[in-house]
Amino acid sequence: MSTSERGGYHHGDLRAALLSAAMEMLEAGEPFSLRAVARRAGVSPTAPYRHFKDRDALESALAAEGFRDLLTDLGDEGRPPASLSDLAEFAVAYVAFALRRPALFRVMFGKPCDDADDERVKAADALHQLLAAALDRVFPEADASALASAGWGLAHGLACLYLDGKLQAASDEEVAERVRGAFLAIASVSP
Amino acid sequence: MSTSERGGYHHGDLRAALLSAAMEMLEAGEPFSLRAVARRAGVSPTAPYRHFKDRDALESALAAEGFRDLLTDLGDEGRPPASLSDLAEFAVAYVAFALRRPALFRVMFGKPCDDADDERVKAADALHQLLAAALDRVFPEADASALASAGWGLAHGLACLYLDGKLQAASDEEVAERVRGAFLAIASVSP
DNA sequence: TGTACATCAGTGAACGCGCGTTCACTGATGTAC
DNA sequence: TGTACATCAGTGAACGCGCGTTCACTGATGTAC
Repeated sequence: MSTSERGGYHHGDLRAALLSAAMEMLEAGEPFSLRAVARRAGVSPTAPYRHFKDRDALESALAAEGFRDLLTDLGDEGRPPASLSDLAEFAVAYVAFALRRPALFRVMFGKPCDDADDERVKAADALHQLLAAALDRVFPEADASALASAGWGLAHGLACLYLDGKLQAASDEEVAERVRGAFLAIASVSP
Repeated sequence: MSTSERGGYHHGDLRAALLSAAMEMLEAGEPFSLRAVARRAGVSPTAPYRHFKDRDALESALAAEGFRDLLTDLGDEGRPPASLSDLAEFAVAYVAFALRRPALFRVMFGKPCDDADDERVKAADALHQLLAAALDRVFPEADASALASAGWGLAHGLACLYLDGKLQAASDEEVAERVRGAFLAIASVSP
């Protein structure tokens, strides 16, 4: 989409267009760069600088969007989880998200986010709180914080290991089955 | 170290020198590239091609070395783990490794390894088996495979989350304490 | 309602960078006779 | 023991690449009077 095809010098909502172009590229597994995103949005290489301070800012916005999407995915599961197996479905959904949108998942988690003001940090915090609330509801008597870390860690670890091919499964269904299995196996052993 | 400083045209054991140069760079947090590694080893940019097919081959060798080191770290823990809290120490050691050598950890896990012949794949398998054996020893009656995935997933997930700043702690000791806590919290809840 | 002007949101050329990889080469080493 | 020669392990110049970012710019838009 060049200037003339677009029908005007001004774009309208380039910020959103850049974000969705970038998201499409991540989803298509294409390498991500400011220039490539601009190219895809049909705009000069420097146009994005009107909307994002630098490459990192775009990436950060993308990650934040990813966190919101992930949160939605988890929220759509059986509403307030009431049992251990409801929690297992959280893990299943989490891993499914990672496998469905691997490049986005890497952008969300692949690098330290030290910026305290980062939109991304807030989104990640929201995720953590959702998990903590869920675990607290199911196991009110336990140490919610430790348990939330454990649950998140488990889901996240499995996601990474499947994503990176360290654990393998033939299909998405099999992955789901194994994630469930891993989650429930823990509960079956008691000290 | 240039040719003259080295005292000869031939290096002696350039392969090993490249690997250790690369490892030092990873540990120092410097960006990793074939050229940079060659530079650090005091050798021309093309010399590495005598020993590694391409950049990926070097990276793969590095990752394999990392897996062996990690295995050693875990092996040095309380020998054959006999209890749940021994297993928790595995997780603690795993996360400590990741935090101590973050760039190496990323090389080991950051990308899919699909090459079946890869040295790296073998090393990762060895790790998986160590974990499975350990879990089987402690919980002989359980589904060892599912449990091993769970244990690995949990340790790995916590490692990633701390590494990427999604979970935070003030010091290495606090990280260890929280990892232990997460691991043991799970065991304290029974369905 | 028309016009002057400030501001906004793009352009496009150019910069310097480090990268992976190729190529033809040459100095050093080892081996067969 | 000496010498001819093959092979090995380096060199260094060069390639093309895409990147992030800067700069001075210009076309479009909106607002005040």
